Amino acid sequence: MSKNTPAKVPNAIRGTQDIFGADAEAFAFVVETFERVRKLYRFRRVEMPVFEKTEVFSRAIGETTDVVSKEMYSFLDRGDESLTLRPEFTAGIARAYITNGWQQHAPLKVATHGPLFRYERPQKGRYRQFHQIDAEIIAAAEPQADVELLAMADQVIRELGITGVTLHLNTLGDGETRNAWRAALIEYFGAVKGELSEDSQERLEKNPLRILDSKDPRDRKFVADAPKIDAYLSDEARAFFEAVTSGMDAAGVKWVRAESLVRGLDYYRHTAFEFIPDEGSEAAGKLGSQSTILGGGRYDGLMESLGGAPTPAVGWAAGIERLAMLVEGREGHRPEFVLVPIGQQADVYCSGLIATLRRKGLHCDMAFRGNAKKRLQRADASGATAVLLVGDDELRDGTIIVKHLASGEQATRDRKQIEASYNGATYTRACLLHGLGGLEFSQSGKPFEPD
RNA sequence: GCGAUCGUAGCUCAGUUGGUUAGAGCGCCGGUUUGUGGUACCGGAGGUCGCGGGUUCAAACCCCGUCGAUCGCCCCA
Repeated sequence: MSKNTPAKVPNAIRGTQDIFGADAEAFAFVVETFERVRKLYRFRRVEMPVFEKTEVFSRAIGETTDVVSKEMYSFLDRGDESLTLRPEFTAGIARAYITNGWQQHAPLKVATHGPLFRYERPQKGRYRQFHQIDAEIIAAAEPQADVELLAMADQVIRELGITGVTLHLNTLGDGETRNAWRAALIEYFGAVKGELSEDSQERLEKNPLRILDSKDPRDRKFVADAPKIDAYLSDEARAFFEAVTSGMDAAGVKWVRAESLVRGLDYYRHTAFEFIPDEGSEAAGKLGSQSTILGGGRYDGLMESLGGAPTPAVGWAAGIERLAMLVEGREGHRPEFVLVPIGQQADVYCSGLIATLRRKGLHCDMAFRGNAKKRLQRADASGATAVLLVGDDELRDGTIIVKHLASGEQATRDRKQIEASYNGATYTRACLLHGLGGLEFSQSGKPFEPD
């Protein structure tokens, strides 16, 4: 914002975000936690393209869904091919599974994270470029796969320290079940079509299942008596769902049955689930009008719609921004030591010392601007444990001044042990800090003493 | 895509019924003697009041448009 350059500053694209500070720390914390947990569950990392041929999404997700019909960022490339910025991970992963012959690794557990794009009206917790963590188990028809996948989701949320969120679980049955139930719903709601909300009259044509979770009171009075999925479940579908729920109980994951939970995308079969904040909880308040933080289900028919062999699979995705909103405020990392050189000679010396300390694995920064007072101010503002002061006197004497910031205590230390590369982080830290501000270090059970 | 609210310094906001050089707190920069932070005191920079147009002698304030954010619907992570 310079006065001499009145050139217009371009603004960010609507619905995109520049994430910084505490928000960026929370974002990183979500990703790091996910990466750690996915390794515990032995999910393999995959990296996927950010764009695909448009048909990958339109065929996999379903032409009539909102995502495909009005929310995709599609464009023609220079070869006049229609490409689309990924609105979700699953379709692209399914495509990769088929085109790369990953069948040889079946059953395959994969995890990834990154940006997704959806042309929607931005709101709190909802962006045009947003980010998800994602986990899939491909070529596993067993309910144990659903259980493992959900237990992992639960652990990620727990390790993030998020509370007040519950797993809502439902079954959509197998293909036949789903079709029979759908037909029953169309008949039931069709009989009272004129009394339904405008939205639901439209849903009757496009996606009758969605009428079940309409919030409009005109619809709600009919929803209670609508045909229930349970009445249409085949024996196999019922047994499958029971295996999943008893598995959740055994894994110690709390869940509630959500009969009207139907997911928007065409490919879901059997298990469907969402982690949703409890009504009135702190988590619900932080999310604005968004509710689902993690959602997914089983998609046994998806591979076929892309031209692959029938391949059962389950997966979920969670919004990183939404999870980050529920994570307690995260502070940036603090340095342990801030070096404050005073004088040109000291500048050079400290450039060497700080490299040595960092190679040992100590978190260090250097204050190189302003006079000594300014440098101390900056060091203090960084939240460092201690300042290492080096001036002409110290250079001459082969010493270094350590000042413990919280207590204000300081001491003069010999530089040899600190500089020596054969001394590790723990030993070096002890050499610098022992005895200052009440800090005590020990060595083989005895009080610390430098060699 | 529909309905509504809002938009003043880096941040949080004040600005009376339209009236002279638009304010505060925090933050930032500098100073209160030479190599020592956190507290205190002093000083300074920074805004064409989101942008464009209109009404008026006069607009941050009124009107229209536009962009953006937020809330509800829709949908979803």
